[in-house]
Amino acid sequence: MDDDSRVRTWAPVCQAVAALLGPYAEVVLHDPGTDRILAVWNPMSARGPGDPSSLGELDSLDPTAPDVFGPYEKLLADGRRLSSVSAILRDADGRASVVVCVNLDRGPLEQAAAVLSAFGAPTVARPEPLFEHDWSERVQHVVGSYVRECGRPVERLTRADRLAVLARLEEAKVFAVRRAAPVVAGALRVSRSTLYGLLAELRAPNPKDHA
Amino acid sequence: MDDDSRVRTWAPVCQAVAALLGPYAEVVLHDPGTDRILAVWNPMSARGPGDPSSLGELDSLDPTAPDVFGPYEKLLADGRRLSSVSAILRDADGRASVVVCVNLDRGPLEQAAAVLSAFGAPTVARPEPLFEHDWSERVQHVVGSYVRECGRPVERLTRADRLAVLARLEEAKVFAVRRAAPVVAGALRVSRSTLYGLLAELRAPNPKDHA
DNA sequence: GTCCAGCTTGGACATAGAGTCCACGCCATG
DNA sequence: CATGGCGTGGACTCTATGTCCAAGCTGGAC
Repeated sequence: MDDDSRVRTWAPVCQAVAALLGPYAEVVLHDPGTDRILAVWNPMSARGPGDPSSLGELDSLDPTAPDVFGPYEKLLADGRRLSSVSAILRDADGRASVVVCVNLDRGPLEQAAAVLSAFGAPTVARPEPLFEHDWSERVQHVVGSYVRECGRPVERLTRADRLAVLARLEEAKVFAVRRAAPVVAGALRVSRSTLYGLLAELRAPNPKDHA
Repeated sequence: MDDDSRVRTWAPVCQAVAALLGPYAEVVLHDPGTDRILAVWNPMSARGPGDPSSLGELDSLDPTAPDVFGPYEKLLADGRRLSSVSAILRDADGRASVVVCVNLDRGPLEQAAAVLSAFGAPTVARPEPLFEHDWSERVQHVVGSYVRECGRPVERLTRADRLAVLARLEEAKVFAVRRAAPVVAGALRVSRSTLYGLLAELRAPNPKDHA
């Protein structure tokens, strides 16, 4: 992997940054073309060269976007919070050559900060910020909005209508929650079988299932 | 003033504490009888021996009250926040002899904590209002916040810790989504079996199910 | 050191829910 | 009346859920 000329070009600076930030930061070189990892210094996860970058969201082709992103927050599987910066590195012709990403583990810093601010601190209670609403209500809402849009009651919806509603629900990842299928089927006034039929038709990338 | 026998008795420990906590803590000896200051080490305000204690609120005569108060928060005239502990020191007969009060200036500590947690911090907040876009990230967020709160890495969480995290996840209806259990178990660094064990314990209203 | 109690774990197991399949019934249209 | 498309119930498979247990591990008491 190190024989990639781009790696040879950028390795020194990556190595330097990795060395500076000690064991709490990793430096990753991505290939924006194949969307795979070229090299990693100080790896914090098990990723290595050749693994997928999973970094497709930053659009290295958009000429209006800046070349440096962040710092933004990322979450590791074990809950560690990372501060990350990404930069698009270009060759002499201005083409995106590699994407470098520096991930700094904020855990130790925040841990130290917690120790400091907890030092001699009065025992305090913690506020509760997070909550989640009823998902079935959201289903009813989606169906209801569509019915209101086309002015047809639920029982008179056409097949295409139901497909459209299903697309919205699918988009909202409704079927990732348990017991969702029967509820949706009921809300759409169709049987469970039909629901799965529609879903299959919706998810089929190829409508031409001839032979 | 130093000829007071009580001051002679307690001075060494007061001086030692004052020396340990450096310039950011003062130690005050109060006379509960006259409600006046007997001596001050490392004074942070202009108070001195003979000044009124203005500390009448802690009832050194109530035998049911504990002898050690705090840490509680106090505010100085200039706005500095103090963490304070007070202790009633008794003579051989059990009578309240003096009240010692340690006032720790939390300003520098909180300042340092702010510096640490600002290090490499994201300049822009992560967009939060995602509904179901990534529920597993929400799991990681909950776990991560807890880890940050108690300053312990995930692997070293105690059983009670995991129960607390599970309570939050349960509250957030996380287990209503499919495939949540294995993900949570992984995030908590616990086997699926243990996960269900903890959950059962959490949902059991009556832990005393003996005979 | 030993012992013990509680915790964790992997795996076996039972069951519910998810998703598939199919034969039948119900309309439309020709 | 025949036909073809669609919806339906029901049976089926398979994945995921949740329970249970025997064995291993850990930490504290002794």
